[in-house]
Amino acid sequence: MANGRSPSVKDVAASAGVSLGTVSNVMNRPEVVSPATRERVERAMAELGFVRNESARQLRAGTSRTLAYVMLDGSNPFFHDVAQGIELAAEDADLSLFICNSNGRADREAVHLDRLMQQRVQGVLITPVDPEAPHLAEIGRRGIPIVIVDRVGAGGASCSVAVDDVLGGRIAVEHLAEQGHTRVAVVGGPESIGQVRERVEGARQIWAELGLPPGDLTYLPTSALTVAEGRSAGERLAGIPARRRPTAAFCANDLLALGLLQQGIGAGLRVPEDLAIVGFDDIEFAAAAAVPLTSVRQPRQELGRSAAQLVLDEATNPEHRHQQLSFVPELVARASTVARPRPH
Amino acid sequence: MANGRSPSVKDVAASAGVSLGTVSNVMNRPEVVSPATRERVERAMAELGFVRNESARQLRAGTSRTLAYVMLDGSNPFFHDVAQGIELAAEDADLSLFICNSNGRADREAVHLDRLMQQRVQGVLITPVDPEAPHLAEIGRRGIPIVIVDRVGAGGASCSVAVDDVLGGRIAVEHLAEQGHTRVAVVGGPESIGQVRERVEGARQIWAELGLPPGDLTYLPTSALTVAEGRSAGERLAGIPARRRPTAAFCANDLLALGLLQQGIGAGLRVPEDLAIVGFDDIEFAAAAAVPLTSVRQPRQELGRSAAQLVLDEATNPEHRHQQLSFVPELVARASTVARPRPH
DNA sequence: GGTCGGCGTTGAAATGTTTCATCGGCGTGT
DNA sequence: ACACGCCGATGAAACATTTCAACGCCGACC
Repeated sequence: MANGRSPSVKDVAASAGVSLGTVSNVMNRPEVVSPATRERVERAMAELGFVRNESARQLRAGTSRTLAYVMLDGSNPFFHDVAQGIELAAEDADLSLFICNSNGRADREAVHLDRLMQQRVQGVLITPVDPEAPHLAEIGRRGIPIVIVDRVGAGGASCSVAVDDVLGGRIAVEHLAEQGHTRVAVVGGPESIGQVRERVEGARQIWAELGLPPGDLTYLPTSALTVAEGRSAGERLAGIPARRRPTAAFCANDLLALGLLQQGIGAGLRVPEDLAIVGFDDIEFAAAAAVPLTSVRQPRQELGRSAAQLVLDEATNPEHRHQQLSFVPELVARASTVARPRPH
Repeated sequence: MANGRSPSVKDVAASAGVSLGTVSNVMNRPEVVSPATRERVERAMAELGFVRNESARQLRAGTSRTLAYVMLDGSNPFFHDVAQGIELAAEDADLSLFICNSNGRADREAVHLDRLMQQRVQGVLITPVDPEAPHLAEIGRRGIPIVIVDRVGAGGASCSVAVDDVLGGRIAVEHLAEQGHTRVAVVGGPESIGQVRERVEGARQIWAELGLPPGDLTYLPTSALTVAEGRSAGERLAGIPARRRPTAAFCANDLLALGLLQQGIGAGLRVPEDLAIVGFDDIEFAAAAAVPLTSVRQPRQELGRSAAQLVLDEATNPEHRHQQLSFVPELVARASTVARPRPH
């Protein structure tokens, strides 16, 4: 039965007593083949357990049926939500999605991109380590559609989908100021990450515009956007003398915020009374924290979905124009900044 | 410059003044070609920006350079940790990893598997909706190595890697009993998920063995393993009259536990004094919860890594024997069950 | 000086699918 | 009765790579 290799179109053709062109027609344009033979062919396929060889199809067609998403940090649920959005769009277009993870390392990213080029994927979506990196431009030069996700690309040379991170930083800190905080910590890093730079920048902007003294906005740098780094930042925060210590913190993402929250509560702080916290991204775990986290929401799935649509447009529409989509972030206020009436 | 299609081996051969067989040799067995010509070919490749066409390679070679992981629930970080483990092993073997997500739906799973067969992937790792489903056996029958992850396959027909879920349920509830709890809730569902069935089963087993009355082990069914369902279970728990209400809960996974924890704290319960909670999986967010969560740890990455090794063995080793790997889960006790001395 | 062996290179075959020009047969209209 | 047109099926070419038997050349050995 199993003679080792799987049956090919030729085998099906022989078994059904037709030419192999006809078998191909049954698969690709069933309407041109008469119902009788079509059924005969289909039966033969089922009998032999025929499975179309995608490499051969792709070789001849010159184009694959896959998109790829290279994400920046697989341990951050935010990127999985983005990926989910992409997947939905890919599904609609009947494409497969290849998910890679650079883990923030440029060399891994380059390896992935190289492989994807070899696979001749239809398009690449990427949240890059560095949007200016030469291997990104390389992809575009090869004629493979590429869309930068959650960053804006270099000089409009490609499409991109992002939220306005500066604005996000502004609304976060503005919210804290509205709650009456006059000493605020900004937690985030490393500064090599563009998103971090811009969110911090937004915080500084609005702080200045509100006329608050720059010295009262404390920057606490971190070496990564992780829960552990959030905890560590919390310890540093606790080390500041009480009278100068910030009463609120804006974290560059939710993982940091969760770590900070955990450390604070563990140290006996009341949140938000002793320390108010704002995160960024609004991942699902933000709302699920024991003190639900106020966060700057990014439309995570929508980000992915529209990025996928852009890449598909570039792949199929000859008069495609590159565009930079920018979504507006939105503050979701929860208990970590807004004290609720306490049950007394 | 860009004449539309990317350069092929033939173009490189012409440019370097050698035959196309030689170019292939430069790529696949550099040692047989003389250093001089090799360098000439390599220069030509770089000049033309040659990128090997993977479909053609694959068509001729008959085998691809990719593994695939079909995960059960993309919104559960547990599976991403498993995927990470697989990715590490794949990287070592110089393979790409295709990540798919069935989202718990058998039809999506079947679609993914079909596509993967078309791609002639080297092997499939899967956490199936139903390990008995016919489309799983189909893969194996085609000669594609397949490994069941986090479940045991049907009748030893394929390799599998899992933890002993029954044992996990036992140690969780045993731990609660040791803490002096005599009324315990078991939270989880739907029962169509095998992991849930076994964890609950383990809980019941140990409860009986400890000689505790079956009526004091309350089963709270949920419709999914999500944070939201955990909250909802918390509300139902709160609705039980205080004198019969369980003082501890064992949740079938950490997402449920986090939801339950959040709901409990929001309702003013002290954890663990009023309600102790044990989760399952020990995802990173478990330790990061405001009250760090006691959980039954699965070796997440290790699960993925060894599954990948099994699939590779099946793919390359002719005398491969199917095996069912079973890891031992381990209780990680944290503050959600063990009260720490309170700062007074 | 002729033969042998080995190294480096060659060219053709093979992989499985799609596409497209072509062909055969049949019905219709004149 | 003949030509025309149409529908359905055919078979060969093309896609880019790998593999392998064969070949030419050179030095060494007898």
